Amino acid sequence: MILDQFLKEKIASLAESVWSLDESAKVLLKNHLTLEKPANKSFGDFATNAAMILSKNLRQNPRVLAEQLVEKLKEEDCFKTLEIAGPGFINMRLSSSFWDKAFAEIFNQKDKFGTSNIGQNEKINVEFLSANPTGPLHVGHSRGAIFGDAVARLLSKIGYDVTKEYYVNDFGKQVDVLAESVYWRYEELFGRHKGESIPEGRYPGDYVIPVAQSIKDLDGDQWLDKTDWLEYFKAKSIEQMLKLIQSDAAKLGIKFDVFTSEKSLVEDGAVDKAVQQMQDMGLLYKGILPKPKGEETEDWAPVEQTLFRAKDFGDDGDRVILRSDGSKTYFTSDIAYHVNKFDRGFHQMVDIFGADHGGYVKRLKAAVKALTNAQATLDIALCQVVSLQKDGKPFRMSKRAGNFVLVDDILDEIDADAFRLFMLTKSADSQMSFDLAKTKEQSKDNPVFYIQYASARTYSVLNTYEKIFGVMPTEKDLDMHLYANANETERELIQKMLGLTHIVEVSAQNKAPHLLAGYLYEIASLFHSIWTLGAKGGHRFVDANNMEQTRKNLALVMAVQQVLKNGLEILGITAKTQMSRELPAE
RNA sequence: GCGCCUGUAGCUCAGCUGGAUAGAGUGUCGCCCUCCGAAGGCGAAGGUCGUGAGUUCGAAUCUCGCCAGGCGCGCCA
Repeated sequence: MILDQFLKEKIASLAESVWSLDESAKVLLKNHLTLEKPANKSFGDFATNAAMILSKNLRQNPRVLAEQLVEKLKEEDCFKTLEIAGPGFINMRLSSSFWDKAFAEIFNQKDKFGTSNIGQNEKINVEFLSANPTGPLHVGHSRGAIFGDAVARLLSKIGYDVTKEYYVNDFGKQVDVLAESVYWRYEELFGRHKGESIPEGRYPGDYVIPVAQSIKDLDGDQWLDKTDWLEYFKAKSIEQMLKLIQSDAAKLGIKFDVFTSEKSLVEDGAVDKAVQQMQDMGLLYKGILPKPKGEETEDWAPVEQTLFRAKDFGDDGDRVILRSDGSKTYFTSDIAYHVNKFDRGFHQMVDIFGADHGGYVKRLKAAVKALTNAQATLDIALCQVVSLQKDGKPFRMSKRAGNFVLVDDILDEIDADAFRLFMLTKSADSQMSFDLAKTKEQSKDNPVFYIQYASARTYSVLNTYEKIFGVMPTEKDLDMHLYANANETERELIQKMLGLTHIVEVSAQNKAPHLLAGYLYEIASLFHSIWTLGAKGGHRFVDANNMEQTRKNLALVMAVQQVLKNGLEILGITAKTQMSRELPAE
């Protein structure tokens, strides 16, 4: 049973019967009915707007309608009090026994608590990260990577059959540059380029050197003074870069189900096939693009090319599919790639892009719509940039310059779980700044540890129990009928914990893991509050002289533990059972 | 010029897709450790929700116009 849903359905069905609603009113009710926690606790556990949204449709004063509905609701035994307030809100308080029953669900479902089946096991493809295989991951990649992974986890928790996918851009010019850089380093290993630094335009980073070394180890000097090394070096370099990226991703807790190579799509003819398909569907024509607005471009020339009618499908303009010389663009293979996903049975796709690719969104959506006859939906979420700072000063990243900060470097300083949580605490739409120095602090300035601390404290209670009684408490030692005697904060905590499923759904559907992160923070906060009561009024979780209360307290503690664990797990974070004992450096 | 994103407390950000008195953290100022971990808790102060209209019982939230910042507007990937 999902609490919110249960009550909402109950209210909706009673409303329908009491007012014998017509179809349009039912739709109105379905779309706008809310069940929410009132801002002011004294109003009750929940409030609904049912009477207000229907007042226009039924041509009746909302307060009168509310009275009629309340009469009907009174017949249900789950409500303790029902009141009409303000313009027509119905405030309700649920009976303690109903809360207890709902609370017990946490223990019935355990690790599954928080999941639902909105997705109905439908296949959905989440593509993210997809960094060019030309170097290790840096901070700039990490936000999208962590965000994408969290979105994928969220979707699977609400019942989708999720595939996490990485698109490997192993076909463009940048991998040529990579191979050239490796070759230069390879020559260097044989004593060439003495006193020179790597030429402008190549990748200067040190990560290139081990690749060159491995080729030297394997093949010796056989590629020196040759001309046909490019393809071989490319293949070797990409292979090793992908390994590097995968290992970096793994350190962030990210594992992909599928890697799809752009090169292989081209070589298998998938791209040609997609072009042919577009041709057959009448989506292409020969034409000349207008001169681009905005910045002056010098190399623009009015040449005739093969264009896709993207404008007919919601894009701002038509897009090049084949250049005047017949070669394909990056967009062309990306279209083929999305058709490929569709052919693999994904009718729902999610792409996670960096904000700098925002201009690409419309054309890709247009292409998917056109080529699948609107059978597939493509949802693209943008991640805003992380501006990196160090001690408050901006820190520029440039892959070409080689002075970027690697994920690896960061993980030397900060725990991967903490890094993930930090990235997920803020909305993907916000341009966040990431201060290395500050994140390193791990002091109370850093909110990341707050949730983990709450988790650790729940384990600490159980350890205390063990110290006193010699065994860890099990479910038999718990009393789940605690609502009636609970204090205000405890009731708030119980109510909030039961909202996990709802939050997970909302976070998943909005692709907003930060909502879940914020929720967990609130759970932690309430628990910390209760914890500290012990210092004031003698509130002890474990009290050998009051076993009746202890059994209730343990139920609460273990529920908190379960909720934090489940919630953190969705964000890809392991709940801590104990904090490290290192004190923060002064 | 056009498109997307953002603008909420001194600072960093939430605000559950229209609800009642707008919230946290941090910073400032007070309290609370003979105590299951004080990496914590309690309280005070701090707001014309960028701005002007509109939609309605009701707007930080939806619509439109301005203002400011970020990103993008090739046949690059």
